[in-house]
Amino acid sequence: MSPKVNDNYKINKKQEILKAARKVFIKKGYIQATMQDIINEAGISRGALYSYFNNVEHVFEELLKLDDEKDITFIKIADDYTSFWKQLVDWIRLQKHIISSNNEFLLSKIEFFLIKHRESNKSSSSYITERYKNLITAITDFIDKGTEKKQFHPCKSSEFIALYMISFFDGLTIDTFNLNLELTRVNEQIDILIFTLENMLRPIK
Amino acid sequence: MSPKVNDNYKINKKQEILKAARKVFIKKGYIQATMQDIINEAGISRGALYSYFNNVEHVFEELLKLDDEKDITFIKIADDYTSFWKQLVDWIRLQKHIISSNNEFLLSKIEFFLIKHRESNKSSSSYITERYKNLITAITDFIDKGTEKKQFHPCKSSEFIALYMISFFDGLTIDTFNLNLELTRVNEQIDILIFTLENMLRPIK
DNA sequence: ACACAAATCGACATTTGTGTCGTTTTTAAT
DNA sequence: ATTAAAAACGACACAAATGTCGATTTGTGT
Repeated sequence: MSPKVNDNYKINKKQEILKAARKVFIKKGYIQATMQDIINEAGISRGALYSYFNNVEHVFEELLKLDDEKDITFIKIADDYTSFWKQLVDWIRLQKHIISSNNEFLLSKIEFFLIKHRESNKSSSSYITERYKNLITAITDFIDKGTEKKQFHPCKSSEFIALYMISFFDGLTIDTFNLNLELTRVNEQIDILIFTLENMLRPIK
Repeated sequence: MSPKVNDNYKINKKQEILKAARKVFIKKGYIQATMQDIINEAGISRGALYSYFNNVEHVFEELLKLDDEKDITFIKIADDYTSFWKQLVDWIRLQKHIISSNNEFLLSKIEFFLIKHRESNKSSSSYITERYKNLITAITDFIDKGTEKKQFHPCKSSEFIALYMISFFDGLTIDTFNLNLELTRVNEQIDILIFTLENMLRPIK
């Protein structure tokens, strides 16, 4: 007559399920993935899964949260660097790596945003919008700080440069996927992005 | 005892159905759209619809073909212009208009490509890939011709500049949709694209 | 006006996935 | 060992959409 399992049991189980779910999303994408798939992949019963998550959307959002935490971690590391330009280039190369390696989950995210946005009938600031805004703010702040420290001399507004970067990355992600671009093409396009950023930010060398 | 309707009857009817289908895709997106939706929107019966199209995918592909014909129009206009730079800028501004206007249909295309690509298990040159290649070729050829006529002095390969442009547009399309960007933001980002292209192509003035 | 094939209709059987819920198993405290 | 709640199980009823097919309507040549 007492709680049955120890405290972390459910937490661990949840992580296991999420791990399996991620595999499913990578394999089938967000739209095609079903609860049944997750049940099979995780090797649990229908009832068990539903006691942790209400539906596919719920599962996916939990995975999103995990990834968001990683992003926040990156931003914290940011303060350590001395050269802003070098740091920016490093970050871009990191994105390149994400795009050209395990990018199939990124695609699921795009699917998810597409669907969710249409559902939330043009309504105001949704979860998705908030996520975007956070990223925009992070990049904008970074550029502003670099400018303040006289390391950048931008000829365009920092916010628009941030938006421009994000657009480019989103597009590159989709096109890389659709075209099955070899790594070299991604590399070259990233080089072009860096070239254009150098023209806009005019960093000290 | 002879064919019942005149020759254009079926052609017209097909157009009507496609018109209704387009509305459905704009409203619900490719993934959420069903044959039932098209039946309702077109005000016809299940049997009638199926006598023209086998499934949603089929309907969508027919719509794509219509749009492709419009794209070809752009390429033909090309020869008339004298200033290559001006022509390029004009074309870009046209894309801006497409992105920021009520063209939710573009989003359906992105959904469609996402799904289709995953289905065609990394297989070789699909219809989608062909479409992309055509666009890349068109832009690349244009830049090369401009370079040949000494109107451009590019510092990056024309092919990569083309890929870069396409990535940017695809990303801007998605982000504009997801963020409900006001027109001004799109304008500013397009300006940045033009700025960066000027740096890369170095056109005569 | 008749005949007949083409065009349209819509009921139906199927498929696929959902979320629920009564049953069974597991676990830890007594 | 016993017990009782927590956790896992999986059968089931339901929903939504699909593609088919026999029945019905429509329109044109004779």
